[in-house]
Amino acid sequence: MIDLKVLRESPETVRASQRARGEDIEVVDALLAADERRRAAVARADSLRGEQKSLGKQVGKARDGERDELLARAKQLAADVKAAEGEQAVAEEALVAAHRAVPNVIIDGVPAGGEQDFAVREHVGQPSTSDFAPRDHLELGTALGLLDTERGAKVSGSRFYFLTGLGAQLQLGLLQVAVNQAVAAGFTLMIPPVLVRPEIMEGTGFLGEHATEVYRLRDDDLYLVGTSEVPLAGYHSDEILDLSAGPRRYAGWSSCFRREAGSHGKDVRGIIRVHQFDKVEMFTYCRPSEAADEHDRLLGWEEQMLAAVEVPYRVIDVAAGDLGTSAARKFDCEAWFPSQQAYRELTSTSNCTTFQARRLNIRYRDDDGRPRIAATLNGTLATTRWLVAILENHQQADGSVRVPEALRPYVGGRELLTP
RNA sequence: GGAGGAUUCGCCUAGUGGCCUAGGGCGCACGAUUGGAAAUCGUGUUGGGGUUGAUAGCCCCUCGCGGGUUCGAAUCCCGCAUCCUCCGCCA
Repeated sequence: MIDLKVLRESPETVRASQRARGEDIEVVDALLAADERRRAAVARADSLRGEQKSLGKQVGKARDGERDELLARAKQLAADVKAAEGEQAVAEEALVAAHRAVPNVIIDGVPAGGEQDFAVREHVGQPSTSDFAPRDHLELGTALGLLDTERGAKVSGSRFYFLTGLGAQLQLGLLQVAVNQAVAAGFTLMIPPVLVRPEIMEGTGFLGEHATEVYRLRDDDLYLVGTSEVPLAGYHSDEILDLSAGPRRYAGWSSCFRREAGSHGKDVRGIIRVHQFDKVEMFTYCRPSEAADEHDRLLGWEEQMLAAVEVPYRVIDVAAGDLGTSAARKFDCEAWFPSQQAYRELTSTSNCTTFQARRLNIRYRDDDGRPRIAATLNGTLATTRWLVAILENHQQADGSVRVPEALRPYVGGRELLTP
């Protein structure tokens, strides 16, 4: 939810953000009106309640003669209060609905437009110019005995897979490298629950436009998380944090579950787009004033991981229309996929400013001692999809795969994976 | 799955329809006292919302959450959540 004070003071900022996202501007004025209505309703109910309160006290002290008259007035007032409170409840509900309809206000500098309108910040590394036709990760991985998608489909359906033998070891190694790096950087490692309550899923903003992406357990009223961002954001919900020592950083290790509804036919080969994968995710709580710097740091840690697996990539500043509800800015690192001759997302770091924290009621105590809404950010350190980039970029002409140095300890010291 | 108990201002606790504008203790903060400290004394100490130029003042809400009864609810009634104990079931 956006800050209503910002909205009241400069509605034009919010309208400009909506324009850049290519979204409806009407919702901004609807929100302004709903805010106005709610405040009027609250003021009315408050003053009636105040009257009722003082009258109620007089009834208690009244002598018999006055009592009946006072009681009659109090009864009328009680009815008035009830009506005013009803109106207040209606106005509040309408405000929440209007509030939810407005996505986060983008940060200055975010490129306007849709998926294609990203700005490239930098390129790192060179796509290899080998003289053989690159195999794709499925062919490589299957031949090397690292993964098995056929049996994944037999057991669980399409977009499921087994990581087998050294493939499983390679993933564990990758995630372990990410964990080690995060812990060295001061993150607290967390293994979170992957089933969460509706209000937590709602609070992180995933039940809006992404609702069809989320697995839901109807019998238990729980949701399977698509990323550990969800439980990590919920971790401090309804709390007032001490952020005086700087940002609080958590690294979440979890399996992630996504329905991938509406992506039929996209990335159906291999393990690029799957229903279940593993991930190490960074999550930061900080003061809003620190959020932009923290965003750069998260990007830096992602790039450090990408350097460790030695794949070429580019960094993009994602366009406003492709940001999602909660993010005010998002940087993606896209690795080169030789089989596709294209850059594909490996990491994504979002600055959600106070948007997510406002919904989840996550605050911190400011220098003046008053509670303020915190900022939240998240970013990817490693996922199953990274195996795709590793296999494809490090493949040799004979179908073997060179193991990046950082991962060798996790595959028995092997420099090369061979059939 | 069944039975019982609990949930009050950071912590402990008092409170069975109007005197609760929620009392006391601990902790914490500030001040007094002191050469400095301990002890002691004093003051303050949940959070949200509205009004406002204001982090002043005033007003409303907040006793786990949501309803209800009543002129009036921490207190009575109903539902829910969480925690604890015991029984059963599963491992």
